[in-house]
Amino acid sequence: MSEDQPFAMPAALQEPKFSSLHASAEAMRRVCLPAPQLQGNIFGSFDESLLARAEALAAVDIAPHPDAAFPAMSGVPCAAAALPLPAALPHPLPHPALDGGDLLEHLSSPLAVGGLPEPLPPPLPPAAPLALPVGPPGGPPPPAAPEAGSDPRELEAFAERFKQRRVRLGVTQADVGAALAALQLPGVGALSQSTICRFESLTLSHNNMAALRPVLQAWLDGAEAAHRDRAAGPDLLPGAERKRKRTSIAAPEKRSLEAFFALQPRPSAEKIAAIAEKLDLKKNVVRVWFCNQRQKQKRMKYSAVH
DNA sequence: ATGCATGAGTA
DNA sequence: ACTCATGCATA
Repeated sequence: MSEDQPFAMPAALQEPKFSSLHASAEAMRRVCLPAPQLQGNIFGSFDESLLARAEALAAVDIAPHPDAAFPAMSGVPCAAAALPLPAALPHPLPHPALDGGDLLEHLSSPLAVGGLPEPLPPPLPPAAPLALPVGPPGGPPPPAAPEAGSDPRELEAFAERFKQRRVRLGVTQADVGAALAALQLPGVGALSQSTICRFESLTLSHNNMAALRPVLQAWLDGAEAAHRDRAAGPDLLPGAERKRKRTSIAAPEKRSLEAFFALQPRPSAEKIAAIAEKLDLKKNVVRVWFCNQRQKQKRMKYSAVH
């Protein structure tokens, strides 16, 4: 009820400079996206098959295996889970009717039998999900981006330097976020600890990193100057407003979702609804989960070759 | 440090 | 309804 945000538009990122960047990125993605999905279900039992398989997968996972001596990636909560190897087909399928049914059987079989010690069979290279600058024969494609704000290398280096110096100043991530508002840069309000943390750990999109860099650079500059001058310190008062609740998805359900995601990163609304019912989750929860998964795949870290 | 969520902008 | 930037709540 009392959810008022002092910064409705906290974006220096929304300025024309970045807007064009966003536009370019989205345009490219659109071009690269061949088709949302294929609707080649011949019998109509596609959904049920998929759902059943994923459920089976999840069930197997929680079922006690007498021979299960390899917990494998059970100790990896999400780092590995965030990289489910999307285009990992066991073998090439010459059929244009690539349906989830088939894919699923191929994929879920090895997994579902899952007691098998190796959930990660082939040394799959980190293939780009979607983004090939190469154009069709006969038509030279336009240059991807005229000016990248800064290349990944530079951003990565800065992020590390930033963290190092921030710590040296004895300032927390939350402090930095709050201090940003004091800078009074045009369109730049405060940021949360989360965002500062993600910047430092490169768990943001490239564009996001590039947009935040000058802002954080500015803060660092001022902070170090202030440190030299021993100027008066700012003030931070811990708020006392906490309410929102976070729904947590249970492990089995999460495994099912991950299984679905590996097959269909962008399920239709109907499919989402079906999944939600099968897993006994709210449709919106499922939808948001898929959105967040997609975002994770687009982060700088791990998303590309180093 | 990260999971689930919101909201603006866009298609 | 999606993407993208961002945040509250929490492990």
